[in-house]
Amino acid sequence: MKLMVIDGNSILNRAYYGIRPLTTRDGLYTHAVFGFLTTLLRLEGEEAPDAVCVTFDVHAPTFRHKASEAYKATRKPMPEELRVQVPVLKEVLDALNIPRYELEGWEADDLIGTISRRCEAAGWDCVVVTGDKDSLQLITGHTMVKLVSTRMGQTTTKDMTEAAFREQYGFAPIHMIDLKALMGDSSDNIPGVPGIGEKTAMALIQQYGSIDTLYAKLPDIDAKPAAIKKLTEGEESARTSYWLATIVTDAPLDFHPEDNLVQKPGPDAYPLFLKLEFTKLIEKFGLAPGQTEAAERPDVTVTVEQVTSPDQAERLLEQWRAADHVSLLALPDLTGVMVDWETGADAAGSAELFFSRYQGDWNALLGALFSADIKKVSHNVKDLMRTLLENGLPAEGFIFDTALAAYLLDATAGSYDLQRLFVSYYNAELMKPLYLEPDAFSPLGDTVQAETAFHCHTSAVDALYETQAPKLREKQLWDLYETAELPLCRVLAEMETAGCRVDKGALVSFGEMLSANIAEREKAIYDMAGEEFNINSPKQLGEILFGKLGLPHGKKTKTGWSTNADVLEKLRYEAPIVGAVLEYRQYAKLKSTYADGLLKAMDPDGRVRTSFQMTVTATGRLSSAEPNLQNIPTRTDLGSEIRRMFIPADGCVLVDADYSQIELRLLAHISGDEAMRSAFLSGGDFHAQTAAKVFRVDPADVTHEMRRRAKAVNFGIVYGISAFSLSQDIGVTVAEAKDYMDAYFATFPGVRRYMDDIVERAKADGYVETIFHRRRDLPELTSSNHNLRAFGERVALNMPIQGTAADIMKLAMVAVRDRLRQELPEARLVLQVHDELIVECPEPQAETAARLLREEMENVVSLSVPLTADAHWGKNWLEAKG
DNA sequence: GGGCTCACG
DNA sequence: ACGTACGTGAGCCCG
Repeated sequence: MKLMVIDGNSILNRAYYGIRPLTTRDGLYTHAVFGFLTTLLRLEGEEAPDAVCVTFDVHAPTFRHKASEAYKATRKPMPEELRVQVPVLKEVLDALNIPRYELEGWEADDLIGTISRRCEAAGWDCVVVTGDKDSLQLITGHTMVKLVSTRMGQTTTKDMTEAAFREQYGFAPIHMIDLKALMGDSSDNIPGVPGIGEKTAMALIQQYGSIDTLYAKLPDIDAKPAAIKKLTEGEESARTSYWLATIVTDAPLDFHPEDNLVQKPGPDAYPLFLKLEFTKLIEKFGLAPGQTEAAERPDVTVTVEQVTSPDQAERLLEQWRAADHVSLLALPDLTGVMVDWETGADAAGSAELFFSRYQGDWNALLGALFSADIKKVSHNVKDLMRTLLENGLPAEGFIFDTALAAYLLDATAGSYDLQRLFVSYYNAELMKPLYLEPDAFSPLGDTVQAETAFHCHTSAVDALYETQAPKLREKQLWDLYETAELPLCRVLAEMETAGCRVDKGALVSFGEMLSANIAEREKAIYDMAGEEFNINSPKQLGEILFGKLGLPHGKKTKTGWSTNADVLEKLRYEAPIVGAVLEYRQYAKLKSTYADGLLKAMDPDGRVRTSFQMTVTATGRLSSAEPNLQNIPTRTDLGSEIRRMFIPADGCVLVDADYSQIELRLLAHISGDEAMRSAFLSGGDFHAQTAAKVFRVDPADVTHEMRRRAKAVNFGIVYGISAFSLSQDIGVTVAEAKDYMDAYFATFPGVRRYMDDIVERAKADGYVETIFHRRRDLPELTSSNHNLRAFGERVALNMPIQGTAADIMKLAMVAVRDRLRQELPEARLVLQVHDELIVECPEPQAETAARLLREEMENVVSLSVPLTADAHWGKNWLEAKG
């Protein structure tokens, strides 16, 4: 039999420093616990122990503290973000039915020592898991130590058996104590012998075995006179250190190996993992819903009426029209819908509609259900609307989206699936509905489908609606919700459905041209390298450039030397291979991501349809995926050729309108800086004006380089710049960059004031918000980790600006869409790229559409500086950029 | 699946 | 002492 005992504090600590911080939507730090569990899984896999337990230190003085003055002054306190995770880990272990041990007055080491000896006494083997080398003294023929270390974010373990220890140290494990008695341990404040370091101590123990033998033979030992002197003077310290370093193996712990046999996780594990957002671990730990006791679950038992006849449907439709609202979920292919509603005080119902069972006109039923006269609450409304529109159905009457509401209430939660929202809002697991009338379902395929699809019951949607609506009002988010987010669902659904036409032939031949260039560069690179290798592998490329060819390397990454464009650009003239690699990369990127990528994403009708994600970004922006149409190249001539492949339908043009410097205008508005405001009020080239002021020259004398640098400072300010990063960006010294920033703040003192104020306010409030009250929580600001805190401060500066721009664009989109419908019904929005909107319309309407876009975009909000938009049109996206 | 690189605003 | 700009998504490599 084999027992694995884990040093809880040690492994948690290692996980904490090894993993990027991570919080749940409630701001609870969880990454150390996550790392601990990952390690646990791996070790269980490696060792397959029969029993597992975990020990913890107790926050109380131990017998060592009481006996030694020096020992009292040990260890710095745990960082706050780690400390809060200790109780979380304990809760998780309890839920997983993994026993844990702690004992006041004893350190985890002593408990581990005791446990290992009890195991041996019972004839068991013991595996000690820790990062602490102290434990090596416990190694015997039956006790092995797995030393865990975290280097560069990688957790590795080393199996220290008796043989492995002897090989590495050259003496028996128990003499680890003697070694520490001599060399001490600064992390534990074990003094050792002053002046004796690791090398001397090792040599002495290897030769004499123990400090007893060593001191018995003093002064006639084989060592330098100075060392002998130190040893003589330090004997008392050595003896004390020996005692401090000795792990107790008979602590008064109630422990029996057989009590720790591996058990199945308890019923609390699944909901707890959901709450902690450890979804990736749920399967690995073999957790599943339904392990919760029935009594503990919230009541989601409903009476389900299955709708089969048109008469029945008509009766229900009447009830739904009369209801305040219905809550609804639909299968992605619209073959089934579940509807929940309340008609009066008590009367409520739930109905499942299935295409396969409905004996009337299914499309007519859906048409009635999705008309404006039935007020609907749902989850991910935009996606449902897209499906409806694609099927030629109405998509009206949606009054609430629980996913969108959850996003507005916490934009950094990461995921908004119904199941998890339910857990985090109600701290209770959402069960699949219990059917009171089981006979209503015959065991057909669609019943199984229903159970899966409606696993998250519509009652959860309704519950969330009731909870979220008041919260939105409380946080002043209702207005944004009602005027921007919810109406935007329809706008985006229409845009996604419309898609954007792509010139297939042009894309194919562009791809062929790229292929030829790639092959050419590839051959040249192999020639210059003197061998073939995978140019796409940064590792192999680094080995060639910095190893074989001996080029000077720049910054390093976690895995090796960086080979990114910044680094290579500096080496361009060191060796011709570098330029070839840079060109290869450019062509390869265009080919794989854009030429091939867009062709793959093309629908049979020659259009690409992206999915605009509404609940992804922390700032309120949209994102675009599958394919991403918000990162189509524009910065290089070759790349922007891709934009030439985005074309309008026959007889149409693309009209492109973009906000001019919206973020800087918002900085001027929000900070109220007079100089910046007047620069925008006067019109003209803002970056050039900034350059004139910062470099104190006449506006006429601003050079191209001065303007470039001023522009970089302008952007940097919006991101919460540091002098170092600015210097990197514009290629000047840090001192020069600092001068620029000082001059900038002298020019725009209000901006400096804003930066100070917003950080201070964010620290007081724990969040920042846009002028429309979109909010981002900032738990990072209270971190004891300097880098994390600095990150929080930069976010505090940036989010109100980027977020307000996003709010404005969303409002503009709703306004543009409504006016287009009224005035230019043949025109339609097709793309949004953060500060840019693209409309497809019949050619003769181009000018009207451009004017409409500008008017709506510029007038959607009134600021203390003008908000301007430029609009152009053409026969492809590149031309339309003007 | 995470890391690197690179495309966009 | 330490690391170094905000927000995204996709393709590729590698363990």
